[in-house]
Amino acid sequence: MMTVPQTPSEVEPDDASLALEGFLPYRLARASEIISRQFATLYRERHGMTRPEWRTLATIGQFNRITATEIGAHSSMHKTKVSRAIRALEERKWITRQVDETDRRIEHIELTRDGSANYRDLVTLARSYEAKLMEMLGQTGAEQLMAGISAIEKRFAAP
Amino acid sequence: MMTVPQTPSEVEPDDASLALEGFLPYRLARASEIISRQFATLYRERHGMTRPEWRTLATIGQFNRITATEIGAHSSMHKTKVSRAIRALEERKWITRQVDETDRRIEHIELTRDGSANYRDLVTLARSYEAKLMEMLGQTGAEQLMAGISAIEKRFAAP
DNA sequence: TCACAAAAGTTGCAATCGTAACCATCAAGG
DNA sequence: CCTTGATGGTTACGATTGCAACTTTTGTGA
Repeated sequence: MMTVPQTPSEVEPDDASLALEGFLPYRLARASEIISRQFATLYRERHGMTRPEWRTLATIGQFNRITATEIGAHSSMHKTKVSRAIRALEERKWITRQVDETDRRIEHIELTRDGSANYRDLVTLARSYEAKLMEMLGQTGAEQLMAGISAIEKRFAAP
Repeated sequence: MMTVPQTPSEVEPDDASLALEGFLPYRLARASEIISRQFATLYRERHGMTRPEWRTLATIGQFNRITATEIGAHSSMHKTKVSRAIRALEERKWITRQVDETDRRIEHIELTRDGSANYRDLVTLARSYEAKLMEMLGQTGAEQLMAGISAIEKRFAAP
């Protein structure tokens, strides 16, 4: 049987091997994976949405009127992912596009009445999940996690 | 031009919309993505390895002798991912398999001399990346991040 | 005004992934 | 034994992804 150390500093006694479970990038990826999956289960069961669709909808709802490129920048998604998510949302009739009058390369995207209602519903879902999550992590744990993430965000502005 | 808010802490003013950049699951996913990509670039450029292959190799090297199922459990990867990674490592002649004598469903996996050398090299790479990362995050930032991740690990034992 | 580079968005294609089905083997019970 | 269920590992297949190439439109400088 083997113990699973929690802090990488106390791990890796010898020099020849590395404990994966103590390796920060792995731990971070794993934690993110757990949380993302949990939350994804919620909006997938509720609305059959994918992760890119959720992010896209969240961004459109946040800005009311926005272009595809801006969505990508704001939600850290590649052009193609955004493009496909937008098409999916359009097929659900949750959004509409309007070609810009002065620059016809650009499309302005807005929520339909239907999309707006679903967006509000998803916001509620997101808030309640976040609250539950923070409660599980505890005041201290949640604050430490957010501070740690902030440190990453601060150092790595543009991925 | 587009504005991308960077400080999530002072976000979410109203109730009707949600600031994606302040939403914990999103922030966590984004942070993890940044770090994972950075580190992946290193071992991909150095050895042309994929993420599943890196994780698999790291696990084998950590335990010396291990089965595919155990690799999956220890590195949070699905059976199929492990199976494919093992095959890839075997084709590189970095590992060998030995069918268990008493239970012929099981295969024991070990590093070859070549695999062992590359493993040690990758361990060095991993350690130096982790050190650089922690330095960038600062003593406090790194500690907070690890404590936050620990909180998640503690609540969600088995994903 | 014309050629050329850059930007917005889409599409084709190859690689990766996850689910489910599958094969082989073993353990337990009748 | 012989069936049945579980386990270790692989494969088939459809879905998702990322990259590069593409179309359309705009800006710019000769």
